[in-house]
Amino acid sequence: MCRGTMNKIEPGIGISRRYLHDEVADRIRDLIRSGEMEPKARINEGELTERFGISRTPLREAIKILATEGLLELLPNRGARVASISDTELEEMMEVIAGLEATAGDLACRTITAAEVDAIVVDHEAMVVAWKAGDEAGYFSHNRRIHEAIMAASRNTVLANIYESLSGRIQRSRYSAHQTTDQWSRAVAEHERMIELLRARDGAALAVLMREHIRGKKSVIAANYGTAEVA
Amino acid sequence: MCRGTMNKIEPGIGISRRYLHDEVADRIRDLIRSGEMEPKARINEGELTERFGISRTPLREAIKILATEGLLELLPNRGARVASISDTELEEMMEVIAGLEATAGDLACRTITAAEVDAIVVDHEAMVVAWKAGDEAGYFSHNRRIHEAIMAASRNTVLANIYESLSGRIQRSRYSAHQTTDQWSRAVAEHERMIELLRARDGAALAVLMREHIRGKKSVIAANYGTAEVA
DNA sequence: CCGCTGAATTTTGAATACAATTCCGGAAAG
DNA sequence: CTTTCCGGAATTGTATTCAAAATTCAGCGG
Repeated sequence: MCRGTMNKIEPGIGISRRYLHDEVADRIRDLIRSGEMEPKARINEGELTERFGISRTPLREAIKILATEGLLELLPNRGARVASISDTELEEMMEVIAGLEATAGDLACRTITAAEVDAIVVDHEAMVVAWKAGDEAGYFSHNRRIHEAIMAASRNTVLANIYESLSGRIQRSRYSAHQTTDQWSRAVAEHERMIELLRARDGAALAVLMREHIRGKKSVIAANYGTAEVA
Repeated sequence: MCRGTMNKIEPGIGISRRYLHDEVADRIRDLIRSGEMEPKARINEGELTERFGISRTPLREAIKILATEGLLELLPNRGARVASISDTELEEMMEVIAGLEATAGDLACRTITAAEVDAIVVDHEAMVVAWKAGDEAGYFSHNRRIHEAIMAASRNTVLANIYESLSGRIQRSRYSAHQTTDQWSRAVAEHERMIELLRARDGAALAVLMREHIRGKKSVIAANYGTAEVA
């Protein structure tokens, strides 16, 4: 059998995987994000244990973890399947994400540095350029970086973790990613106002703006979350 | 109320067949909340399996779930222990909770009914009475009900679940629960303003107020969460 | 007295074994 | 032809076993 337990601490190579179930959970996350396992797909333990070359114990632990994260759902005596997100649940998640980003904006105003604001400005301008060039991937990439920069500037790891977990639950290919010129010009204007408010350190106003900003481009952001994982 | 990972029962089937690991997770949650297992306390698998009369497999699955929720932390090759919350992490959690409540307030303005607002008014008045009578438990109970009512009025289960999970991570007996008269009168005034804004359906303003309201009584709320579990 | 060493014991991580439920296919009845 | 009911196979839930790491503690030397 493939009993060769290999996961010793390998010097120089990334993070030493302490638990088999963590590694398995990561791999299943990738399978879901890459689309190889689609929503509603049943998890077959035998298939995955053979694929990963492990026993059922760590696999089942990984399943429990992913179910707690909301990526899988458990069916009593019938195993688990990839969680599917209903339209209403997606709406709810987007509202929560909007709230988390609003909170991040509010907090970021407390301690963000001028250099960080400048970096956001750079990304914003690059985003505009990408849009004008029709470079959709570049547009989303820079847009994403802006929002991540604000999240990072909040200096709140609890917030960032919840945000990342929620973002990760949004599957890819759920919404098409195109936005109208109206949506785009509004988004750009809002970004510019965000930068102003960051400079002015007006957390309360920024929070309100962020919430509205996310609401204004729900579908676009949903698509962005879905595809950004690959990059 | 012990809420575990809620596995939905298929419609039509009357008997809810629970998972052993869910039951175990609930019991460990209770042990932590009741204070029987204090932060930093190590989890001894042999001890708990004997106590619960089960094998190590479901126990270990429960441990993974609780670790994912943030209630336990895993120590490689050394098992798990009850997670302890540092001061900075508690600060971070309270900011996130403030943001979640702000979001709830914003959303509640969309669909809250007059009857729900009236119920909040009733609780608010009872809360004032309890305070004047020196009934601290009653005060916290009604205060809590008000915030839960707003959360429920948000009609957002994703939001409510995250809120509940975060609240649940705040241990008891971490802060003393007394607040000064100044804090109290301010809280009452804020509650009254909250009711006004709910009636006016002014979500944006309510969000700002909620965030400030929670910030203004961080320690009190932390204590409230900690003790409310018993009731 | 102290700390160090190393073997015995305990405890954890992972694999395997066993038990119970569900799934699936075919035969029989309507 | 459809439905229902059985029985075996497959899959899941739980217990047990095996292996590796950590902990304990007696013996040793400084």
